Amino acid sequence: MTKRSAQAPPRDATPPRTRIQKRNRELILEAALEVFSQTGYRGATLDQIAAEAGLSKPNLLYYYPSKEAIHRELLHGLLDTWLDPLKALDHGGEPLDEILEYVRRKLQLARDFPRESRIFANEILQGAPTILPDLEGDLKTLVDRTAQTINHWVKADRLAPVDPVHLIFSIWALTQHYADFEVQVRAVNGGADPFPAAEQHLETLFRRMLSPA
Amino acid sequence: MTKRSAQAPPRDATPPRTRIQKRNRELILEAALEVFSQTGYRGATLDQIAAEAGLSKPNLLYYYPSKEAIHRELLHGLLDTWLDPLKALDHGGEPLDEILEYVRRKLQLARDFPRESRIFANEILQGAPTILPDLEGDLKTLVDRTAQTINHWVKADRLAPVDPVHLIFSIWALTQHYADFEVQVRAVNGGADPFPAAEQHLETLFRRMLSPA
DNA sequence: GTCTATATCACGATAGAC
DNA sequence: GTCTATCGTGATATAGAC
Repeated sequence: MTKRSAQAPPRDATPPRTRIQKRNRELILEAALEVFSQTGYRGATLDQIAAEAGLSKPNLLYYYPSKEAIHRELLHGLLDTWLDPLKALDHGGEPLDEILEYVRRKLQLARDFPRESRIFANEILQGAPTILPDLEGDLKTLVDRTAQTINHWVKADRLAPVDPVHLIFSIWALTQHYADFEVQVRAVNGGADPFPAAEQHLETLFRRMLSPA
Repeated sequence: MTKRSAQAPPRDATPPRTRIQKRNRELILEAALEVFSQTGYRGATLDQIAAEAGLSKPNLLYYYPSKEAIHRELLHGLLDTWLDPLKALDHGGEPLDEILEYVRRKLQLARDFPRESRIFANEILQGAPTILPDLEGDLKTLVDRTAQTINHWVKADRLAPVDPVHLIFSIWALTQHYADFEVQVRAVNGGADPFPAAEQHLETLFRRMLSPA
């Protein structure tokens, strides 16, 4: 494979029909999540995924037509979960509370689903060959909508002046850092669990940054 | 290759003797930087690196004994450059200015050397198989020292109370995000250059967060 | 020092029996 | 649906001529 983006027929697997199919597809996706998140798309092998899923390699390829198909379905399934917290932001709520709650949810995701976070990080790092259209589409739409809300809050003096899009970038960066760079965080932290202090730290940070004058 | 960490003799290349050797080694490292940063360690091939360096593949392997040796030397060479801004922090300076200057330098690195940032991100994401010792050693030492200074600043009321280590994490996360997740940033940003606004945004953020009461 | 040619092997994917 | 066996490709690394 020279370029993942320049390929002929990106055909997904057919939808599951029986319960066994459903179960095995789930087993495969769970195994793929584990393996892809550790070594990235290129580093992962079908052998590893098959072993992790408790299936033989050909059997795995009976359920999904190719390695790329597994990866694609995994990413798209994850995208929703990943964007949910932003969708849950209540545009009619109390501004600072809404944002702090969003930060809290994102940090929880980083703590509870680090593998998901790392798969995304890997995908973006390589230039998002699979989900770039989703980033330019759904994600951009969602961010633009949220940015409008934040701008309204600022204009109504309910939030300190801030660039709304870069505020969202900041929330992503600060929370996902604890999942994606966990090894570094723990190395510097002496191996201790960083999340309790991180939660406190981020709440302080955003409070000071965003409390209206 | 199943595990990069479980290998027998990690022997580096011999030091360069002639000017030609020096020049070719530099060519190779520059090419490796380009290729590794795009597709990660596993995704990169010696063919690509050789082509990028303008050398034949066997010739490339005359200068470095293996793909891993190239990667290792590249990472270690980068580590210094990457930590310099933190070392440059003046413990006797004006606290807020010093930190803002550090943020500015890190953001400049993200803008001017995104390939270096992405190679690090890739390495950490995969569990830092090559540079974990450096993280637990030099990096931790440097962070601990800086944290002490920040704590002194806080105790002298020259800086708002803050968890010093998580402050450093925050600076890393917020600046490197613009290099490592550039594709996502640009997708959401409509393709525009995010750096001018980012610089303004981060200065505001850290000013509000850290200005003493 | 640099090249052509090639050994060797791992990986993705397929064939075909059951 | 699941397995064993295997094909074809592409990648790292080496041999050996020049």
